[in-house]
Amino acid sequence: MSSSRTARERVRAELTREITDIARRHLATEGAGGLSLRAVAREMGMVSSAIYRYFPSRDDLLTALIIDGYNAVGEAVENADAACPPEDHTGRWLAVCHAVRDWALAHPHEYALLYGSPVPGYQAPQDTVAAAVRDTVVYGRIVSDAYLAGALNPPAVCPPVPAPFSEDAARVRAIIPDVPDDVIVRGLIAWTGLFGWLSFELFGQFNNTILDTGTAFDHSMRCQAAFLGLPA
Amino acid sequence: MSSSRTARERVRAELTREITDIARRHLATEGAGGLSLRAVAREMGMVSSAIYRYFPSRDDLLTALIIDGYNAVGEAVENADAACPPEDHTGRWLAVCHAVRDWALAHPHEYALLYGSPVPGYQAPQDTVAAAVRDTVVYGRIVSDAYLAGALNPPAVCPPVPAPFSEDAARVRAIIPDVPDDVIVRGLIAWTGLFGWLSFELFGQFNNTILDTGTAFDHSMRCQAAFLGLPA
DNA sequence: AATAAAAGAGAGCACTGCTCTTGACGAGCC
DNA sequence: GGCTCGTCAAGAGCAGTGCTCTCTTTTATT
Repeated sequence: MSSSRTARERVRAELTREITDIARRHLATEGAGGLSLRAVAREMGMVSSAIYRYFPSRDDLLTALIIDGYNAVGEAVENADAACPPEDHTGRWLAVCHAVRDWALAHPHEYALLYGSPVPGYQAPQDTVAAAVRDTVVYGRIVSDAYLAGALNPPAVCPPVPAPFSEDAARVRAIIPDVPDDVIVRGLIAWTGLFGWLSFELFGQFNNTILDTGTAFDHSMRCQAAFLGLPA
Repeated sequence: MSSSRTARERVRAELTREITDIARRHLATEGAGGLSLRAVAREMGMVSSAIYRYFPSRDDLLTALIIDGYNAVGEAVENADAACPPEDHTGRWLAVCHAVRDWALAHPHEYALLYGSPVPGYQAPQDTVAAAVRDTVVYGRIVSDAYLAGALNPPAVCPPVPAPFSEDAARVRAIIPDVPDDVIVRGLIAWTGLFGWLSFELFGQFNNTILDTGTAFDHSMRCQAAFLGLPA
């Protein structure tokens, strides 16, 4: 019978989940550096060495948390996008911007784990980059949809795209298909601008200068939309 | 005679400097999390407890490194700005962008310490924020100079600045004086875009998609300049 | 029921930041 | 010149960490 084996595997999956849950809670209060396997084990009523049956190292636990985090923000972004009328490209862009900001404000330490400085000595395995692009394809699809619908009218202020960029642009088209190089550049700028803002806001770089961050963020993202060529 | 006392203080200053130098080297190789007081003491041929005569805690050492780092990037930016003709505002903007990028690429771990996730449990003292704005005033002066010279012709695509932003804008004017609210918004966007790009590049968020980062960065910053209204 | 696989328990290693106490050295005062 | 006092290095020690062993217990399969 394989049901007995399934029973064992079920309790294993259960415990694995419990470990990541506790770890995520510790992460939320202490930050990535303060995440301690022993503390997690203690809270589970386990001895520390037993944790290693489930996660061979601290980095593997972090990897699991990172993948979960990318999926969480990806799901939030997907939901926000899906809640908008598909042809309202500007609304979709603003919705996903606010979705990722809301998630980041609700999970600042997880945001730092995903988008902040890489934890020292930790090399992100390939599994994480697959999850990392989940939100990116949503941004890309919005831009792509708008372009294909003829709804993109960017201001003609940028200098011509330099020739050597075309190779990179071709790779980006795997995520934002069917758009010309100059649109890709604007997409990159909006993308880095979005996360640049969030990192500054969450990491305290505004230094009590921007207090009404909600207003400023919303307006900045509207400007980014205008720069992308999305209609007001 | 106070020269004897000065002698004592001189060797103290010397040792303090040696500690920060070694710590900075460790930081460059191991990252902020791997910075160990004991390792620094070992390399100095000192016993670990002696370090605490000079830095009462690990956080105080980090604070010293952070302040040094902000000053280093501030100085690099100042020099790059000063090397340009004052009326070439676009050239000055591009120069400071490349200066901060060059510094970041040369000191990635220090960059992470300054602009990445805050180290857990570490609260930046007020001394650091004073040093942190050193580069910011340079960006601000470039925008301000260009505006006052009438050289700023931003594309009219942004929606009107929302009224609640005016309070924050007034605070920002302490750094970028004499500019209207909409210019401040564009300055903020360019500023967050610059560091958003650098963080993505240094923290590996581009995931081997953008390989010729130098070309892409330069062009992005030219687009930011155009969005700011700086002449091509 | 016997056997093989999986999981928990415990001790231990090398490391960390940090504190406390002890002993030595040197500068200032009488 | 001798004495005192503040500064400094050294050492031991505490509580904590990640991680690796070995040993025992539990569970599932044959």
